[in-house]
Parts: sequence; C-alpha cells; structure tokens
Amino acid sequence: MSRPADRPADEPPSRPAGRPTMEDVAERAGVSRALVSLVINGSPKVSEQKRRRVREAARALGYRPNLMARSLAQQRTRIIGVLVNDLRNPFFAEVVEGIEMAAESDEFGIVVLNGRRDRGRELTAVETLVQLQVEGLALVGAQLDGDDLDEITDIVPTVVVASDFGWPANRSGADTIVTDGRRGAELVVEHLVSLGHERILHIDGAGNASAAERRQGYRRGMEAAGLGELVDVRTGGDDEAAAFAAIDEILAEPAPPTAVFAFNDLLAAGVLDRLDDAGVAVPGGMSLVGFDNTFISALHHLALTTVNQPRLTMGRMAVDALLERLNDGRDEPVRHILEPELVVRGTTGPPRP
Amino acid sequence: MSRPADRPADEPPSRPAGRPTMEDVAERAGVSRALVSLVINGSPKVSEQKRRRVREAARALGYRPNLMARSLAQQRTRIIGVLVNDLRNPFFAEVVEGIEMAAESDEFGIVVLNGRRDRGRELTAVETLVQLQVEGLALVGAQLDGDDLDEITDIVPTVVVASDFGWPANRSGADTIVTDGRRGAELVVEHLVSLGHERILHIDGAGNASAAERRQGYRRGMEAAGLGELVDVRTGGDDEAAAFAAIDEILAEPAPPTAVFAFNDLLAAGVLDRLDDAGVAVPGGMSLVGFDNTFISALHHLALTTVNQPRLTMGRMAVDALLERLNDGRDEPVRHILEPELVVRGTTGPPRP
DNA sequence: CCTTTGGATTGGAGCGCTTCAACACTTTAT
DNA sequence: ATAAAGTGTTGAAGCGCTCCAATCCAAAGG
Repeated sequence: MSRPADRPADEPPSRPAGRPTMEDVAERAGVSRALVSLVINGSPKVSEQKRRRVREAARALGYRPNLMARSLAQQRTRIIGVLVNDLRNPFFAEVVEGIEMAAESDEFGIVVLNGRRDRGRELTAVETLVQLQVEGLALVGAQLDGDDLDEITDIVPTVVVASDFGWPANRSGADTIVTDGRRGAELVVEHLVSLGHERILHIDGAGNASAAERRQGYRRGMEAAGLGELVDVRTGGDDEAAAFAAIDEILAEPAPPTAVFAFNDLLAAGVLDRLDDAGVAVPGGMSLVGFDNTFISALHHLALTTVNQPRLTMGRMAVDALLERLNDGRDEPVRHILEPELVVRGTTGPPRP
Repeated sequence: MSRPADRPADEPPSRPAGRPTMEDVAERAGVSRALVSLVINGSPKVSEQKRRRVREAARALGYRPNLMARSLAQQRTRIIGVLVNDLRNPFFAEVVEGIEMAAESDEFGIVVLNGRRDRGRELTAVETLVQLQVEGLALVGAQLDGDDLDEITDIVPTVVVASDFGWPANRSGADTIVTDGRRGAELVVEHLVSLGHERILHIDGAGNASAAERRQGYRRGMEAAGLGELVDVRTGGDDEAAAFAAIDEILAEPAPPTAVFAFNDLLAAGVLDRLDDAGVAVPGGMSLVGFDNTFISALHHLALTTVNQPRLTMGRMAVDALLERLNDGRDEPVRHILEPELVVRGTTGPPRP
C-alpha cells in the first residue's frame, strides 16, 4: 500500500521497524519465544489454549518465519540446488520440473540456477549453491567435468543428470542419471540403415556434455552396419543456429548424405529450416533425426523422428539418489542408465534411389 | 571421493565435524574472526600480510562462507525471488533469463520457483520466497490477482511481469511490466482484416493471466473493422493440447472461420497440428496467428505469424523497477507498457474466395 | 619525553531462530 | 500425606556471520 509522500520522520515504533519476529509474537501472546517456536513447528506438546493465542498473535502481526534464521539454527535447509545448463531448452526445463515435483513430494524445496550455456557461470553457480547450504546438488546437463567437482562432492551429495562424467575415469563421487546416449545413437543408425541409408551424417553437439556419447554411438552403429568408411561427423552445437554452417557445407558437396542425425531436437529443427531454405524435401531428399523427444519434435509440422528420454523419471531418480545419500547414508556412487527409445515420426524414410 | 567401506569409527576430529567456519579460519591464521570477515569481504583496511595469511588458511581448509548466516547478520540477502507461471513455456523461460541477466549485472542473485500452472502453488511459492527474505519479487505470468498480493506488496517490492492485475482497480502496490496485449491483438485483427478475412475466431487463454486483455483487443479490433457481429471466442488454454477441442468444434460447423487467432504460440502450434490432421491447409484453407514470438514460431516449418514481446527487455525493466524501490526509495507503483510488434510469417494469407 | 593521530585489529553484541535441560505444576501411585 | 511420573512451559546457549566501539601500536608532532 503506498504511503503518502510526506512520510513522518518520527514514526512511532509501535511495530518495531522491520518485520515482526518470533519475539514480537511471543510478547503479544504473552508466552516465551520457545513456545512460539513449538507452535509454529506444530509440536503436539502445547496446550490448545496457548496454541490458539500464539496462532492469533502471529496472524495479527502478519508474522512469517525467517527461513534464513531457521536454517541456521536447525543446521539444515531442506533445499536441493539445481544447476541447469540452459533453461531455454525444453528438455532441460522438463527434467527440472521432474526434479521439482519429486523434491516437493519429499518436502524439499529447490533452487534453480541457470548456467546459460557458459561453463564459467556453471562453476560460480555451483559455488553459490554450496554456500547456500543446499543439502543436495543436481547438475542437469552440466558442462563441468569430474575434476571441477571432486572437491564439491566431498561436501554435498551430488547427482549428475543428463550428462556423464565418464566411468571409471570419473574420480568424483557423484551419482549419475543418464539415458544411454550411445545406445540411443545406435538405434538411430539402425533405423536409418534399415530404411536403406548408407551415407549418414552426424551433426554433433560440439563440446556439449552428452555429445561424445552420441558421437560414439553413431560411430559404433555405422561400423556395426559395415559403414565404417562412411562415418562423417560435423561440428554443431545445441541450438537451432548451430546447424546452419554444417548444412550449407554438405549441400555444396558432390555426394551429400541421404540422412542427417542431429545432436538434439533443437539442432534438428535448425537443420530442417536450412534444408527448407535450400529446397531439399524431408524425408524425400534427406532423412532427419533428432534427440530428446521434446514437444517440438512432436509438432505435426515437424514430426521429427527422435529418441525419447524419460525426463520426469530422470528427475525423480535424481532426487531419490540424493535422498539415499542423505537419509540412508549411502556412500558409494551409483549410476542409473536409462533405456532410450526410438520415436519414429515423419522425417525419416527410404533414400531416393 | 568415495571412502573405503570400513570407515573408522574413531575418526579424529582434526577438522571439527561439519564444514569449516570463520572461526576455524581465524584460528588457523592466528587472527580474530572479525579480521577474517574483513578479508572475505575485501575490506581495504587489512594489512597485506594478514590478508595473505587469512586467504591461505581459508583455501587450506576449503572454507566457504555460509550465505544463510551472512544474510542473517547483514539483514539483507541480495536475492530477487522469481515466480514463474510455467517454465516449460519458452516465452516465460526467456523472460526469466532476462531477469537473471539483469539481476546479475546488479550483483543480485535470483531464486526461481515454478508455479507449474497451478494457482495454489503460486501462492505457497510466493510465501516461500518472502520467508526466504528476498529483497524483491518478480511474478512472471502469474495467475494471482491483486488481492492475493495486497499483503505481500507491503512487505517486499513486487513487480508483475507479462501479466496484469488491472488498473486502477488494482489495489496492490505492485509495479507492472507488460506488453500491450490489447494493442497486440488489435494488430493481429487488423492484419487479418487487411488480408480480407472477416470470420476471425479467437481461441483464448481461458483463465490465463493475459487472456482477458487479448480477448478484449480482439473484440475491439473486430468492432473497429465493423465485424462486431462476427466476434467469436472459444475457450482454449495455454498449451498445445488446449486447442484440440475448439478446433474439432469449429471444423464441424457449417460456416467455419477463415482465420484463427490463438492465445499464444504454443496454442497455435496445437491448432496447426489439428488442422493438419483434418487436412486443412494453412494459410490456404485457414490463416493462423499466435502470440509471443517464441523460437517455435520462427521455425520455418511452422513459420507462424505472431506478435513479438521483447522478453529480455521486460526482464531488465522488471529488475530496474525493483531496484528503484530498493535504492531510490520509490514508493508509487509504475506501469510500463511495451509496444507489441506484429511479425508476419507464413501462416497468414488471403482467405479462399 | 609525552601526547596525538590514524591505521590495523579485536571483543562482543546481535541477527531470528531451534533445542535442550531445567522448572513449575498436575496427576497418579504409594 | 509423600514420592513418582507425567505435562506444559521457559531460560539460555548456540547456529555462522557482521559490524561497531574499543583497543593496540607505531609513527609523527609538540
């Protein structure tokens, strides 16, 4: 409520300056601070009468507990810190929703920090979360590697979601929840091969966390199909724009591929745009596959063939992993590797003869 | 770092239990706690020698300041609380990014809570943020109305972004940053009318925060064009699925519209899907317009005509509004109404004769 | 030589809360 | 009646930090 401009300087301290504290409530209710605390925290050992009086005093004063003070005294925050690679990518946004829902059901809150595709920012974000005294740390699609974390994981239970620090090279004690990107990529290649494709190109995720795995799966798939000679990987990235250069490049070549496997759906959408511009029909002139099965790929106008990752499940598992460490005292890192699932839509078909 | 399973029970408390505190650093550096505080906060009045010793002790112990304790003592958090209607909607995600970037440049952190399209959750989220002692509150696309906030805005500076509590009916003291949805909708209608459309349908955002404004703009636009008789609003929502029923309905009617104006891009994408299914060409058989100009609308395969909202600017302005209250002591609510911009792409054209 | 000055350092109170041992008051057992 | 065993309630310590007033010390001034 806006106050008149000429705010009197000598305002009576009837409501002592700042927000009301427990002390204020105690005084108004005529009880001790400790009793107020008991009421606020729903202790059963408080007489009905006092409980009512405290509740009423609290309401009258508009009292709200100070979470900072409470956490400090309690020596716990019930907060899970979430670092996300890029909030604009719907895939990550949904993993975060999964984490949030799971956390909520276990009476934890989450604090989300956005790395915004910048590794340096990721590092400071993690630092901030640790200083915030989060009880667990979930890194969603983080670009950080094991060495960055090795100090962190000693301090706070950490789970890496939708990216992978490798194993057993991974020296950090972090848990891992991933969809098997290698297998996912293999599925893609198998699918394309079964349609008759041979010249299959992969536009990768460049330095992105899961890029290496998918690259490797692509290679393996190609080799398994006896197409090792035709392996062709171009540098991409993780958003629409990243694909442009690669596509322009291949279209100018004498023998362009008949199918493109893009690092993720966003990238695939960019590829689709560029092919459109160039007048290449999909899947007639070129087949195209993405990864993640975001809602974008499901839009009928794109109808992108892609690979599904169970986002909500991943979020749930991430929280469970943290809780196992927190509550059950688990000490050994675990790795949960989920099965990817090929989702065939309209952007793949047999190559032109 | 994983520890051998047979963890000795009598671990020497060389590093006293929990994480190192300022006290520990002080002891190791042979100085007082106060001095450590000065060093950590970069005070100039510390001798070079002690500064080095403290820094080294801190590093050796892996000391990290406890933000909770610091905030409590300092009586400020430098945190802006952000409540977002739906993180999965790229429009909101980008507004949040804008807020985050602006906050960062002013040395504020942000804490993002997700309402997940549920008004009740929004309410508790706001409560949580207030208890977290955020210094400012940004509500992005919130469904809450002025009455819900009226108590909150007395306590913490609040800015409402991308939704509007109305004016002057709005009794809350919150600031407002919106794109003019009425004008945006008018632009859409004008555009469609100029193409020759008359039967223009609006699928609205149901109870969504900005739905009323856009509805109103649509009405006005229709009336201004002398098409008041043909005003037709159907209930939609804010995601792809919400449009299905409405589309099925109109397609079954004797005289279906020649153009559809959807509440936002997501909804429009759903409409597009449904029209596709029904074999209706766009824009041949039906023109379609969205709202928000998210990256989805820009995908060539959709090439959705839409209305742009300057998301990053909105974020920046939101933070500025809060800072004006915080630093300059502004006390009167402000409203910043940004100009929408029609972005014509491929889903609009003249109606079939 | 003693005082003044000013920079470097420290003790301690306090931020708002929790928690535990101690206390007051009933009720029940002896 | 007195001791024992609950119920409710409270005082006070403490969580990790900041910040002010007080103190210390060396260099400079009288």
